[in-house]
Amino acid sequence: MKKKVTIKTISESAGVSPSIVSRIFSGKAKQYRIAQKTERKVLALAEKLGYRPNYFAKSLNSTQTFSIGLIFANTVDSFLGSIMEGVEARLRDTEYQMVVATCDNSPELERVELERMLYRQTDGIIIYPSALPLGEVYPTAHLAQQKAKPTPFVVIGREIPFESDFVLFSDYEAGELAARNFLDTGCRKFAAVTLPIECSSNRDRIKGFTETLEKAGIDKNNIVVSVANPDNSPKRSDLKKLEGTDAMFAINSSLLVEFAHTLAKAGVISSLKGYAPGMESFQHLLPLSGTFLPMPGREMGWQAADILLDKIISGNRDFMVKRLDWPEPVIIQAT
Amino acid sequence: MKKKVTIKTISESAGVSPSIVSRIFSGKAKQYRIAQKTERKVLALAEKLGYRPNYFAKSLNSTQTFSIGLIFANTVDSFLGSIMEGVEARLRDTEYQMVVATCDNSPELERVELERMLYRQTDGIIIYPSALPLGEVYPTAHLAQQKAKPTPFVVIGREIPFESDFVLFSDYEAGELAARNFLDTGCRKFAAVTLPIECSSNRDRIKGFTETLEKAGIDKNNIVVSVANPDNSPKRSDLKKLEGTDAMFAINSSLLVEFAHTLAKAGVISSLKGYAPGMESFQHLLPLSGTFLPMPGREMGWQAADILLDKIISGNRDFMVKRLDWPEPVIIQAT
DNA sequence: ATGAAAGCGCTAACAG
DNA sequence: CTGTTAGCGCTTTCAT
Repeated sequence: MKKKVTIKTISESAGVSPSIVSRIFSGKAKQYRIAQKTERKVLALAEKLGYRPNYFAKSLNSTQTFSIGLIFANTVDSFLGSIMEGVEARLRDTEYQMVVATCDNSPELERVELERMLYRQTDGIIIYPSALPLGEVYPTAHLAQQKAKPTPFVVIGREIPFESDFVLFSDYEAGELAARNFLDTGCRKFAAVTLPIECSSNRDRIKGFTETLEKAGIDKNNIVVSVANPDNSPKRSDLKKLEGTDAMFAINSSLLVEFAHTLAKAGVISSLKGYAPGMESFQHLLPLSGTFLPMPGREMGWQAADILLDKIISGNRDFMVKRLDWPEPVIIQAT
Repeated sequence: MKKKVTIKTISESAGVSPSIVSRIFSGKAKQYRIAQKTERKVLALAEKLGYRPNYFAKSLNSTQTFSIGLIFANTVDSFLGSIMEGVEARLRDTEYQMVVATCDNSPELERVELERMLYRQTDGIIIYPSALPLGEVYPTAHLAQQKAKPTPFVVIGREIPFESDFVLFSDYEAGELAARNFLDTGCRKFAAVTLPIECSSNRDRIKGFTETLEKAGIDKNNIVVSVANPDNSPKRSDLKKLEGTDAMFAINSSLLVEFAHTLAKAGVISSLKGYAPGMESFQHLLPLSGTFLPMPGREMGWQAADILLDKIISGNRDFMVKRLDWPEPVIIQAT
């Protein structure tokens, strides 16, 4: 039932003024040329009494809250988790904390969570924006802030039509790489598999793939783009079109695995080369040959946090777009 | 470049005192019998001027911060993500926010993050505690708080030797169920597979399995407990011991899949019944028959948050332990 | 039903 | 090198 110990408690029992204590604890001892012995005395006393500066009092007049917000479009899975990990890694050894929220791919909920964070005055926000059903357009109105000193934010993982900082994966290049690889190894009939979800990463991956093939003079009839059902399974009506495919690029690894299996079982394909961003736990156990591009989630998170901190600290207003490549590709041979 | 609008701004342009405005915004209008028309006037004005009460000023003298902390032992994956989702679901429509941190299975880091949250005065904390290498004991000193009104916390997922609230999975029962099922279907040689990680969930699952078998009179020679390598692969030296196994329980689904495959490929087993908590994306594609018990992560998170809120609001000091079962088991037939 | 005033714990001029 | 004095924006007696 000890009383709470504040700056005043310390200042009194040290026989100095509160300002001295405040200065010491805000790391301004040097700047104010505080006597070494005074500082030591205060520090010792604080330690002894178990003093902890009050976070709220501090933030109240400094308008720095040392918390940054993360808003994720959906439930955190291992990709989003790795982004979080990267952010946290960058934040270690700073005073910063992460406040996180998810918004179930709803721009409206996204807005609500954003508002909430602005209200709580997070110093900056990282946002992995909602993806919508095919055809719908991501609204950006909620991202505009009319304040003189707007809260900086960084968009991660998905490009949106709004001027901002971005940390993205090399989506287009991933598709391009897949196409090149297929072309180099003599494949003839190509499939690109995606999901019925509107977002830049899906779009750009597929685009990188198909454009590269087309530039190489592949006949459009030999490039099939298939949009899967939401549960990753192929649409029945696409089965025939996919017949004889010998090279398949998918927007992510689980989709690739699912497709390859289903098509093989249906007898629509025999052997197949696969290519996809992402990694699944058991791909090495599966009867599938393919190349997987691990997603640099951790690095993306780190970079996003780094940009954010820079903006917060330096007040820098320029926007930057950073595209990160995959680490070493992982090649799986059919067993 | 609008000036910030505070209680004072409102009170002035409404021609009332700041206290009135404060009362209205703290939902104490009734209690103070504030005139309907005054309230309406203030509310209208606030709306018009875009007033938002200042979170820090509020928390400064109320000691309620409306944030709850989550500390996870490791990088958030889909299980931990589902816990987060559950917590968030419970918190929706409250004022509460989540602050999250991970601690890389290090009790020391765990302590640091905990302290940080206490410093920031989160109203409550949910902690998924660190698991240690086999043989080490989880230290609990950092969890003790000597304050008069300690910050309530709930431990989730893993039991630790500390008096507290717990929200756990029915670990023992999962092992027991597997054993029963194997016995009922006439299996003869049993394996229990675990990881070299010290935590209650692993321990209890295995215990539930082996104890049930022993009680049923199974000879100990027919119950092999195998501790995998940290990368999920079987120890070379365990291969012979596992020869002829026809029923395998593993502490989680990915371990089961990995073991089943490796053993089958090594020719150590032929057909096998498997049982494990968890779900993997491709188990239905794998040549494996087994029963999987989906983890109730979301429900666990929800319950933990619910208990926490109750403690925060009611000040209730009793401890409770909640064990949650798996939802409907998922049965996979070899293809 | 409303107001005045004291403070929550800390910071930031402005004096010395 | 140190102290004094105002606040930050809100809540909360205590009056009226």
